[in-house]
Amino acid sequence: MEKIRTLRGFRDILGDELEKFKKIEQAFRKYSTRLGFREIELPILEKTELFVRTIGDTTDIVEKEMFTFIDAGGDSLSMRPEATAGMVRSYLQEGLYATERLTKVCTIGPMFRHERPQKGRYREFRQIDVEVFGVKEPLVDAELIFMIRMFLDDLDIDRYRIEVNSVGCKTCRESFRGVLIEFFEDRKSELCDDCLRRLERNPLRIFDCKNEQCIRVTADSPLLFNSLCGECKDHFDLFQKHINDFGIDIEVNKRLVRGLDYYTKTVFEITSDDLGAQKAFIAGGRYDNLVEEMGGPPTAGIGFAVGVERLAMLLPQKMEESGRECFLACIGDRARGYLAPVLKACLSGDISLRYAYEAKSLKAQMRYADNLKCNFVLILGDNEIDKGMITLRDMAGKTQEELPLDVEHIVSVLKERLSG
RNA sequence: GCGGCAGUAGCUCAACGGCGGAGCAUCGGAUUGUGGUUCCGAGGGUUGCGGGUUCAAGUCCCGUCUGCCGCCCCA
Repeated sequence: MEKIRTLRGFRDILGDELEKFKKIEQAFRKYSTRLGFREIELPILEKTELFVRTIGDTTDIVEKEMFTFIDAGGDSLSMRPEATAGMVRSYLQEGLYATERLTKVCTIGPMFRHERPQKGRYREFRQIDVEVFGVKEPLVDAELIFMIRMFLDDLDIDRYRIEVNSVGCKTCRESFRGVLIEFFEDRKSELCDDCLRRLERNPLRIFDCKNEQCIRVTADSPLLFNSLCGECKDHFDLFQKHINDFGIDIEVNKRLVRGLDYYTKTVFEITSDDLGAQKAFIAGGRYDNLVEEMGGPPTAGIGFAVGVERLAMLLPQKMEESGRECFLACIGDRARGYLAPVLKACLSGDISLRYAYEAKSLKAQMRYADNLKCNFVLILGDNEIDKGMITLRDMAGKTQEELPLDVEHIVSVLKERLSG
Protein backbone atom coordinates (compact mmCIF):
# COMPACT_ATOMS: atom_id res chain seq x y z
CA MET A 1 0.00 0.00 0.00
CA GLU A 2 1.41 3.34 -0.99
CA LYS A 3 1.82 5.83 1.80
CA ILE A 4 -0.17 9.00 1.37
CA ARG A 5 1.91 12.12 1.72
CA THR A 6 1.44 15.84 1.34
CA LEU A 7 1.10 17.37 -2.11
CA ARG A 8 4.24 18.72 -3.68
CA GLY A 9 5.21 22.01 -2.08
CA PHE A 10 2.72 21.53 0.78
CA ARG A 11 4.08 20.78 4.25
CA ASP A 12 3.13 19.95 7.80
CA ILE A 13 4.28 22.74 10.09
CA LEU A 14 5.33 21.51 13.51
CA GLY A 15 7.98 21.67 16.19
CA ASP A 16 10.53 24.49 16.17
CA GLU A 17 9.18 25.92 12.93
CA LEU A 18 5.68 26.29 14.33
CA GLU A 19 7.11 27.90 17.47
CA LYS A 20 8.94 30.38 15.25
CA PHE A 21 5.73 31.16 13.37
CA LYS A 22 3.96 31.87 16.65
CA LYS A 23 6.80 34.05 17.85
CA ILE A 24 6.76 36.01 14.59
CA GLU A 25 3.00 36.51 14.70
CA GLN A 26 3.11 37.55 18.33
CA ALA A 27 5.82 40.14 17.61
CA PHE A 28 3.92 41.39 14.58
CA ARG A 29 0.64 41.81 16.47
CA LYS A 30 2.39 43.83 19.12
CA TYR A 31 3.21 46.58 16.62
CA SER A 32 0.16 46.25 14.39
CA THR A 33 -2.07 46.77 17.43
CA ARG A 34 -0.06 49.75 18.68
CA LEU A 35 -0.27 51.39 15.25
CA GLY A 36 -4.02 50.88 15.02
CA PHE A 37 -4.29 48.00 12.56
CA ARG A 38 -7.36 45.77 12.79
CA GLU A 39 -6.96 42.11 12.00
CA ILE A 40 -9.27 40.58 9.44
CA GLU A 41 -9.74 37.07 8.11
CA LEU A 42 -10.40 36.62 4.43
CA PRO A 43 -11.54 33.65 2.35
CA ILE A 44 -8.85 31.49 0.80
CA LEU A 45 -10.98 30.89 -2.28
CA GLU A 46 -12.16 33.79 -4.43
CA LYS A 47 -13.39 34.26 -7.97
CA THR A 48 -10.49 34.00 -10.40
CA GLU A 49 -11.53 37.31 -11.90
CA LEU A 50 -10.58 39.14 -8.68
CA PHE A 51 -6.93 38.15 -9.07
CA VAL A 52 -6.90 38.70 -12.82
CA ARG A 53 -8.17 42.25 -12.40
CA THR A 54 -5.95 43.25 -9.46
CA ILE A 55 -2.66 41.46 -9.99
CA GLY A 56 -2.73 41.79 -13.78
CA ASP A 57 -3.55 39.32 -16.53
CA THR A 58 -0.02 39.24 -17.95
CA THR A 59 1.79 38.61 -14.67
CA ASP A 60 3.37 35.21 -14.08
CA ILE A 61 1.29 34.73 -10.95
CA VAL A 62 -1.99 34.96 -12.83
CA GLU A 63 -0.79 33.36 -16.06
CA LYS A 64 0.70 30.19 -14.68
CA GLU A 65 0.94 30.06 -10.90
CA MET A 66 -2.61 30.00 -9.56
CA PHE A 67 -4.47 26.96 -8.30
CA THR A 68 -7.58 27.49 -10.40
CA PHE A 69 -10.55 25.21 -11.00
CA ILE A 70 -14.13 25.36 -12.19
CA ASP A 71 -16.64 24.63 -9.43
CA ALA A 72 -19.91 22.74 -9.78
CA GLY A 73 -21.74 25.96 -10.60
CA GLY A 74 -19.41 26.68 -13.51
CA ASP A 75 -17.53 29.57 -11.88
CA SER A 76 -13.76 29.82 -12.19
CA LEU A 77 -12.32 29.92 -8.66
CA SER A 78 -8.75 30.38 -7.48
CA MET A 79 -6.86 29.83 -4.25
CA ARG A 80 -5.56 33.24 -3.28
CA PRO A 81 -1.92 33.75 -4.41
CA GLU A 82 -1.55 36.91 -2.31
CA ALA A 83 -3.70 38.94 0.08
CA THR A 84 -4.00 42.45 -1.32
CA ALA A 85 -6.63 41.52 -3.90
CA GLY A 86 -8.91 40.07 -1.23
CA MET A 87 -8.26 43.03 1.04
CA VAL A 88 -9.34 45.47 -1.66
CA ARG A 89 -12.41 43.37 -2.43
CA SER A 90 -13.31 43.29 1.26
CA TYR A 91 -12.72 47.03 1.66
CA LEU A 92 -15.24 47.66 -1.11
CA GLN A 93 -17.71 44.90 -0.22
CA GLU A 94 -17.89 45.87 3.46
CA GLY A 95 -18.21 49.55 2.54
CA LEU A 96 -15.32 50.60 4.76
CA TYR A 97 -14.54 53.56 2.47
CA ALA A 98 -17.88 55.06 3.46
CA THR A 99 -17.73 54.42 7.20
CA GLU A 100 -14.22 55.54 8.07
CA ARG A 101 -11.78 58.14 6.84
CA LEU A 102 -8.91 55.72 6.57
CA THR A 103 -8.59 51.99 7.00
CA LYS A 104 -5.66 50.11 8.53
CA VAL A 105 -6.05 46.36 8.29
CA CYS A 106 -3.88 43.27 8.44
CA THR A 107 -4.32 39.55 7.98
CA ILE A 108 -2.27 36.41 8.49
CA GLY A 109 -2.81 33.21 6.58
CA PRO A 110 -1.82 30.80 3.84
CA MET A 111 -1.35 31.76 0.20
CA PHE A 112 -1.03 29.37 -2.75
CA ARG A 113 1.11 29.48 -5.86
CA HIS A 114 1.75 26.61 -8.23
CA GLU A 115 5.52 27.12 -8.50
CA ARG A 116 8.42 24.71 -8.44
CA PRO A 117 9.28 24.23 -4.77
CA GLN A 118 12.65 25.26 -3.44
CA LYS A 119 14.02 26.28 -0.07
CA GLY A 120 11.95 29.26 1.05
CA ARG A 121 9.47 28.72 -1.76
CA TYR A 122 6.47 26.50 -1.23
CA ARG A 123 3.14 26.04 -2.96
CA GLU A 124 1.36 26.78 0.30
CA PHE A 125 3.09 29.51 2.23
CA ARG A 126 2.15 31.88 4.98
CA GLN A 127 2.00 35.63 4.70
CA ILE A 128 1.44 38.45 7.10
CA ASP A 129 -0.28 41.16 5.11
CA VAL A 130 -0.69 44.82 6.00
CA GLU A 131 -2.74 47.41 4.10
CA VAL A 132 -3.63 51.07 4.57
CA PHE A 133 -6.43 52.55 2.50
CA GLY A 134 -7.18 56.25 2.16
CA VAL A 135 -3.85 57.91 2.99
CA LYS A 136 -1.94 59.50 0.14
CA GLU A 137 0.65 61.28 2.28
CA PRO A 138 4.15 59.73 2.18
CA LEU A 139 4.22 59.73 5.98
CA VAL A 140 2.32 56.44 5.91
CA ASP A 141 4.90 54.97 3.50
CA ALA A 142 7.54 55.77 6.09
CA GLU A 143 5.38 54.47 8.93
CA LEU A 144 5.18 51.05 7.30
CA ILE A 145 8.95 50.88 6.90
CA PHE A 146 9.26 51.97 10.52
CA MET A 147 6.79 49.26 11.56
CA ILE A 148 8.84 46.64 9.73
CA ARG A 149 11.97 47.94 11.40
CA MET A 150 10.46 47.73 14.91
CA PHE A 151 9.10 44.27 14.17
CA LEU A 152 12.44 42.92 12.93
CA ASP A 153 14.28 44.52 15.86
CA ASP A 154 11.89 42.76 18.20
CA LEU A 155 12.85 39.44 16.63
CA ASP A 156 16.58 40.29 16.88
CA ILE A 157 16.99 40.15 13.12
CA ASP A 158 19.59 42.58 11.85
CA ARG A 159 21.20 41.13 8.72
CA TYR A 160 18.95 42.62 6.05
CA ARG A 161 18.72 45.47 3.58
CA ILE A 162 15.81 47.79 2.94
CA GLU A 163 15.67 48.72 -0.73
CA VAL A 164 13.24 51.35 -1.96
CA ASN A 165 12.33 52.86 -5.28
CA SER A 166 9.54 54.77 -6.94
CA VAL A 167 7.81 53.31 -9.98
CA GLY A 168 5.87 56.52 -10.54
CA CYS A 169 2.22 57.06 -11.30
CA LYS A 170 0.23 56.24 -14.42
CA THR A 171 1.29 59.41 -16.21
CA CYS A 172 5.04 59.22 -15.61
CA ARG A 173 5.02 55.51 -16.36
CA GLU A 174 3.15 55.86 -19.64
CA SER A 175 5.45 58.53 -20.99
CA PHE A 176 8.55 56.65 -19.85
CA ARG A 177 7.41 53.41 -21.43
CA GLY A 178 7.82 54.93 -24.88
CA VAL A 179 11.32 56.19 -24.06
CA LEU A 180 12.32 52.78 -22.77
CA ILE A 181 10.99 50.80 -25.71
CA GLU A 182 12.79 53.16 -28.07
CA PHE A 183 16.07 52.63 -26.19
CA PHE A 184 15.81 48.84 -26.13
CA GLU A 185 14.69 48.59 -29.77
CA ASP A 186 18.19 49.65 -30.80
CA ARG A 187 19.86 47.12 -28.54
CA LYS A 188 17.46 44.22 -28.93
CA SER A 189 20.23 41.91 -30.10
CA GLU A 190 21.98 42.20 -26.73
CA LEU A 191 18.99 41.11 -24.65
CA CYS A 192 18.25 37.56 -23.47
CA ASP A 193 15.12 35.70 -24.67
CA ASP A 194 13.27 36.40 -21.43
CA CYS A 195 13.91 40.13 -21.76
CA LEU A 196 12.75 40.19 -25.37
CA ARG A 197 9.43 38.87 -24.08
CA ARG A 198 9.44 41.44 -21.27
CA LEU A 199 10.00 44.20 -23.83
CA GLU A 200 6.62 43.36 -25.36
CA ARG A 201 4.64 42.99 -22.16
CA ASN A 202 6.27 44.91 -19.33
CA PRO A 203 9.54 46.58 -20.31
CA LEU A 204 10.22 47.76 -16.74
CA ARG A 205 10.87 44.18 -15.72
CA ILE A 206 14.01 44.10 -17.86
CA PHE A 207 15.65 45.94 -14.97
CA ASP A 208 15.02 42.88 -12.82
CA CYS A 209 17.01 40.53 -15.09
CA LYS A 210 20.09 38.85 -13.59
CA ASN A 211 21.66 38.09 -16.95
CA GLU A 212 25.03 39.93 -17.09
CA GLN A 213 24.52 40.95 -20.68
CA CYS A 214 21.14 42.50 -19.86
CA ILE A 215 22.54 44.23 -16.80
CA ARG A 216 25.16 45.88 -19.04
CA VAL A 217 22.45 47.09 -21.37
CA THR A 218 20.25 48.46 -18.59
CA ALA A 219 23.27 50.22 -17.08
CA ASP A 220 23.17 52.57 -20.06
CA SER A 221 19.42 52.88 -20.21
CA PRO A 222 17.36 55.81 -18.98
CA LEU A 223 15.70 55.15 -15.60
CA LEU A 224 12.07 55.71 -14.72
CA PHE A 225 13.24 57.11 -11.41
CA ASN A 226 15.01 59.95 -13.19
CA SER A 227 11.93 60.96 -15.15
CA LEU A 228 9.28 60.93 -12.44
CA CYS A 229 6.64 63.62 -12.67
CA GLY A 230 6.75 66.47 -10.17
CA GLU A 231 4.19 64.99 -7.84
CA CYS A 232 5.87 61.58 -7.72
CA LYS A 233 9.26 63.18 -7.19
CA ASP A 234 7.94 65.28 -4.32
CA HIS A 235 6.28 62.23 -2.81
CA PHE A 236 9.51 60.26 -2.85
CA ASP A 237 11.57 63.14 -1.44
CA LEU A 238 9.16 63.62 1.42
CA PHE A 239 9.12 59.87 2.04
CA GLN A 240 12.91 59.91 2.34
CA LYS A 241 12.75 62.85 4.74
CA HIS A 242 10.31 60.97 7.00
CA ILE A 243 12.45 57.83 6.84
CA ASN A 244 15.35 59.96 7.94
CA ASP A 245 13.27 61.30 10.84
CA PHE A 246 12.68 57.71 11.96
CA GLY A 247 16.43 57.16 11.78
CA ILE A 248 16.24 54.23 9.40
CA ASP A 249 18.90 53.38 6.82
CA ILE A 250 17.54 52.53 3.42
CA GLU A 251 19.08 51.99 0.01
CA VAL A 252 17.53 53.62 -3.02
CA ASN A 253 17.64 51.00 -5.77
CA LYS A 254 16.50 52.68 -8.95
CA ARG A 255 16.29 49.32 -10.70
CA LEU A 256 13.89 47.80 -8.18
CA VAL A 257 10.71 46.65 -9.94
CA ARG A 258 7.73 44.75 -8.63
CA GLY A 259 6.09 41.83 -10.35
CA LEU A 260 2.50 42.87 -9.74
CA ASP A 261 0.86 45.42 -12.01
CA TYR A 262 -0.93 47.48 -9.41
CA TYR A 263 2.04 49.21 -7.79
CA THR A 264 2.56 52.99 -8.07
CA LYS A 265 5.08 55.41 -6.53
CA THR A 266 6.83 53.93 -3.51
CA VAL A 267 7.89 50.28 -3.70
CA PHE A 268 10.22 48.45 -1.33
CA GLU A 269 11.80 45.13 -0.65
CA ILE A 270 13.51 43.76 2.45
CA THR A 271 16.17 41.23 1.49
CA SER A 272 18.68 39.06 3.27
CA ASP A 273 21.70 37.26 1.86
CA ASP A 274 21.12 34.49 4.41
CA LEU A 275 18.14 33.18 2.42
CA GLY A 276 19.68 31.84 -0.80
CA ALA A 277 17.91 32.46 -4.08
CA GLN A 278 14.68 33.66 -2.47
CA LYS A 279 16.25 36.73 -0.87
CA ALA A 280 13.19 38.92 -0.39
CA PHE A 281 11.22 38.16 2.76
CA ILE A 282 9.15 41.33 2.99
CA ALA A 283 7.98 43.43 0.07
CA GLY A 284 5.31 45.93 -0.75
CA GLY A 285 4.42 49.30 -2.11
CA ARG A 286 1.81 51.85 -2.93
CA TYR A 287 -1.17 51.18 -5.21
CA ASP A 288 -3.03 54.47 -5.56
CA ASN A 289 -5.20 53.46 -8.53
CA LEU A 290 -6.22 49.95 -7.52
CA VAL A 291 -9.33 50.69 -5.45
CA GLU A 292 -10.76 52.91 -8.16
CA GLU A 293 -9.92 50.36 -10.85
CA MET A 294 -11.85 47.79 -8.88
CA GLY A 295 -14.94 49.96 -8.92
CA GLY A 296 -14.51 51.97 -5.72
CA PRO A 297 -13.99 55.68 -5.13
CA PRO A 298 -10.51 57.09 -5.85
CA THR A 299 -8.61 55.85 -2.80
CA ALA A 300 -4.88 55.75 -2.16
CA GLY A 301 -3.51 52.47 -0.88
CA ILE A 302 -0.26 50.99 0.37
CA GLY A 303 0.71 47.70 1.87
CA PHE A 304 3.29 44.99 2.31
CA ALA A 305 3.52 41.26 2.85
CA VAL A 306 5.86 39.24 5.03
CA GLY A 307 6.88 35.75 3.91
CA VAL A 308 6.58 33.97 7.23
CA GLU A 309 8.59 30.85 6.24
CA ARG A 310 11.41 33.01 4.92
CA LEU A 311 11.43 35.20 8.00
CA ALA A 312 11.42 32.09 10.20
CA MET A 313 14.60 30.91 8.47
CA LEU A 314 16.34 34.05 9.77
CA LEU A 315 15.41 33.36 13.38
CA PRO A 316 18.06 31.74 15.61
CA GLN A 317 17.79 27.95 15.84
CA LYS A 318 17.74 27.75 19.64
CA MET A 319 15.02 25.58 21.13
CA GLU A 320 12.49 27.10 23.44
CA GLU A 321 12.89 26.19 27.11
CA SER A 322 10.26 23.66 28.03
CA GLY A 323 7.64 24.81 30.49
CA ARG A 324 7.87 23.97 34.16
CA GLU A 325 6.06 20.69 34.56
CA CYS A 326 5.26 18.16 37.27
CA PHE A 327 4.96 14.40 36.99
CA LEU A 328 2.94 11.91 39.02
CA ALA A 329 4.52 8.47 39.41
CA CYS A 330 2.10 5.85 40.75
CA ILE A 331 3.17 2.49 42.14
CA GLY A 332 0.35 -0.03 42.33
CA ASP A 333 -3.41 0.10 41.89
CA ARG A 334 -4.11 1.88 45.17
CA ALA A 335 -1.91 4.78 44.07
CA ARG A 336 -3.59 4.86 40.65
CA GLY A 337 -6.81 5.68 42.44
CA TYR A 338 -5.32 9.04 43.42
CA LEU A 339 -4.45 9.98 39.84
CA ALA A 340 -7.80 11.54 38.96
CA PRO A 341 -8.10 13.76 42.05
CA VAL A 342 -4.47 14.91 41.83
CA LEU A 343 -4.77 15.68 38.10
CA LYS A 344 -8.02 17.55 38.69
CA ALA A 345 -6.51 19.67 41.45
CA CYS A 346 -3.35 20.43 39.43
CA LEU A 347 -5.18 21.53 36.31
CA SER A 348 -7.58 23.67 38.32
CA GLY A 349 -4.54 25.14 40.08
CA ASP A 350 -2.84 25.98 36.76
CA ILE A 351 -0.12 23.36 37.12
CA SER A 352 1.02 21.12 34.26
CA LEU A 353 0.93 17.48 35.27
CA ARG A 354 2.16 14.52 33.24
CA TYR A 355 1.98 10.82 34.06
CA ALA A 356 2.37 7.38 32.49
CA TYR A 357 -0.77 5.73 31.12
CA GLU A 358 0.61 2.21 31.55
CA ALA A 359 1.51 0.70 34.92
CA LYS A 360 5.29 0.90 34.53
CA SER A 361 8.05 0.35 37.05
CA LEU A 362 9.03 3.37 39.11
CA LYS A 363 12.37 3.37 37.31
CA ALA A 364 10.64 3.60 33.95
CA GLN A 365 8.34 6.34 35.21
CA MET A 366 11.29 8.31 36.54
CA ARG A 367 13.06 7.96 33.21
CA TYR A 368 9.93 9.13 31.44
CA ALA A 369 9.60 12.14 33.78
CA ASP A 370 13.23 13.05 33.15
CA ASN A 371 12.71 12.69 29.44
CA LEU A 372 9.76 15.09 29.59
CA LYS A 373 12.03 17.54 31.46
CA CYS A 374 9.69 17.65 34.44
CA ASN A 375 11.01 19.72 37.32
CA PHE A 376 9.17 17.91 40.09
CA VAL A 377 7.95 14.33 40.48
CA LEU A 378 5.25 13.25 42.91
CA ILE A 379 5.82 9.64 43.94
CA LEU A 380 2.92 7.71 45.39
CA GLY A 381 2.97 4.04 46.44
CA ASP A 382 1.82 1.81 49.26
CA ASN A 383 4.56 3.14 51.59
CA GLU A 384 3.24 6.69 51.25
CA ILE A 385 -0.45 5.82 51.30
CA ASP A 386 -0.06 3.82 54.54
CA LYS A 387 1.52 6.90 56.14
CA GLY A 388 -0.98 9.30 54.57
CA MET A 389 1.90 11.05 52.78
CA ILE A 390 3.20 11.61 49.23
CA THR A 391 6.84 12.00 48.14
CA LEU A 392 7.87 15.11 46.23
CA ARG A 393 11.18 14.88 44.40
CA ASP A 394 13.04 17.91 43.06
CA MET A 395 14.67 16.52 39.91
CA ALA A 396 17.32 19.20 39.48
CA GLY A 397 18.22 19.34 43.18
CA LYS A 398 18.00 15.53 43.59
CA THR A 399 16.29 16.09 46.92
CA GLN A 400 12.94 14.83 48.12
CA GLU A 401 10.50 15.38 50.94
CA GLU A 402 7.23 13.97 52.14
CA LEU A 403 4.00 15.96 52.10
CA PRO A 404 0.64 15.12 53.63
CA LEU A 405 -1.53 13.29 51.10
CA ASP A 406 -3.97 16.15 50.59
CA VAL A 407 -4.53 17.40 47.04
CA GLU A 408 -5.08 21.04 47.94
CA HIS A 409 -1.93 21.08 50.04
CA ILE A 410 0.07 19.32 47.32
CA VAL A 411 -1.03 21.89 44.74
CA SER A 412 -0.13 24.82 46.97
CA VAL A 413 3.35 23.38 47.65
CA LEU A 414 3.92 22.73 43.92
CA LYS A 415 2.90 26.28 43.08
CA GLU A 416 5.35 27.63 45.63
CA ARG A 417 8.21 25.41 44.38
CA LEU A 418 7.53 26.21 40.71
CA SER A 419 7.47 29.95 41.27
CA GLY A 420 10.64 29.88 43.32
C1' G B 1 8.00 25.54 -17.00
C1' C B 2 13.85 24.48 -17.87
C1' G B 3 18.82 22.44 -16.12
C1' G B 4 21.78 19.73 -12.31
C1' C B 5 22.24 16.60 -7.70
C1' A B 6 19.91 13.28 -4.36
C1' G B 7 16.37 9.53 -1.94
C1' U B 8 18.67 3.14 2.74
C1' A B 9 15.54 2.41 10.42
C1' G B 10 12.11 8.16 13.61
C1' C B 11 17.04 11.32 12.55
C1' U B 12 22.34 11.50 10.50
C1' C B 13 24.75 8.28 7.36
C1' A B 14 27.73 3.34 5.83
C1' A B 15 27.34 -1.23 2.64
C1' C B 16 33.20 -3.47 -4.53
C1' G B 17 26.84 -5.96 -8.58
C1' G B 18 27.26 -10.98 -3.74
C1' C B 19 23.68 -12.62 3.73
C1' G B 20 21.01 -4.57 4.50
C1' G B 21 24.70 -2.14 9.04
C1' A B 22 26.45 1.81 12.65
C1' G B 23 25.70 6.20 15.69
C1' C B 24 21.86 9.00 17.84
C1' A B 25 16.78 8.49 19.39
C1' U B 26 12.89 5.07 21.49
C1' C B 27 11.69 0.98 24.85
C1' G B 28 13.25 -2.75 28.59
C1' G B 29 16.84 -4.66 32.18
C1' A B 30 21.45 -4.27 35.63
C1' U B 31 18.32 -8.69 43.03
C1' U B 32 12.67 -5.12 46.98
C1' G B 33 10.30 1.67 45.09
C1' U B 34 14.01 6.51 42.29
C1' G B 35 15.86 9.90 36.41
C1' G B 36 20.42 11.98 33.71
C1' U B 37 26.43 9.07 33.31
C1' U B 38 27.84 3.74 32.52
C1' C B 39 26.91 -1.47 31.05
C1' C B 40 23.63 -5.22 28.70
C1' G B 41 19.50 -6.15 25.59
C1' A B 42 15.14 -5.32 22.36
C1' G B 43 11.98 -3.31 18.76
C1' G B 44 12.00 -0.86 14.33
C1' G B 45 13.16 -1.68 6.79
C1' U B 46 8.81 -4.00 0.60
C1' U B 47 16.48 0.35 0.47
C1' G B 48 10.57 6.49 -2.27
C1' C B 49 7.47 3.89 -6.09
C1' G B 50 7.13 0.97 -10.91
C1' G B 51 9.54 -1.53 -14.74
C1' G B 52 14.17 -3.50 -17.07
C1' U B 53 19.40 -5.81 -17.41
C1' U B 54 21.73 -9.94 -14.51
C1' C B 55 22.74 -16.43 -11.82
C1' A B 56 22.34 -12.20 -8.35
C1' A B 57 20.29 -5.04 -7.93
C1' G B 58 20.30 -0.59 -2.21
C1' U B 59 24.22 -0.55 -6.07
C1' C B 60 23.58 -0.57 -13.35
C1' C B 61 19.51 1.31 -17.07
C1' C B 62 14.51 3.64 -18.01
C1' G B 63 10.18 5.89 -16.06
C1' U B 64 7.74 8.23 -12.00
C1' C B 65 7.21 10.74 -7.25
C1' U B 66 9.53 13.77 -3.62
C1' G B 67 13.46 16.92 -1.78
C1' C B 68 17.70 20.11 -2.56
C1' C B 69 20.63 23.74 -5.81
C1' G B 70 20.36 27.08 -9.95
C1' C B 71 17.09 29.48 -13.80
C1' C B 72 12.37 31.58 -13.82
C1' C B 73 9.20 33.91 -10.41
C1' C B 74 8.26 36.01 -5.84
C1' A B 75 6.87 36.65 0.07
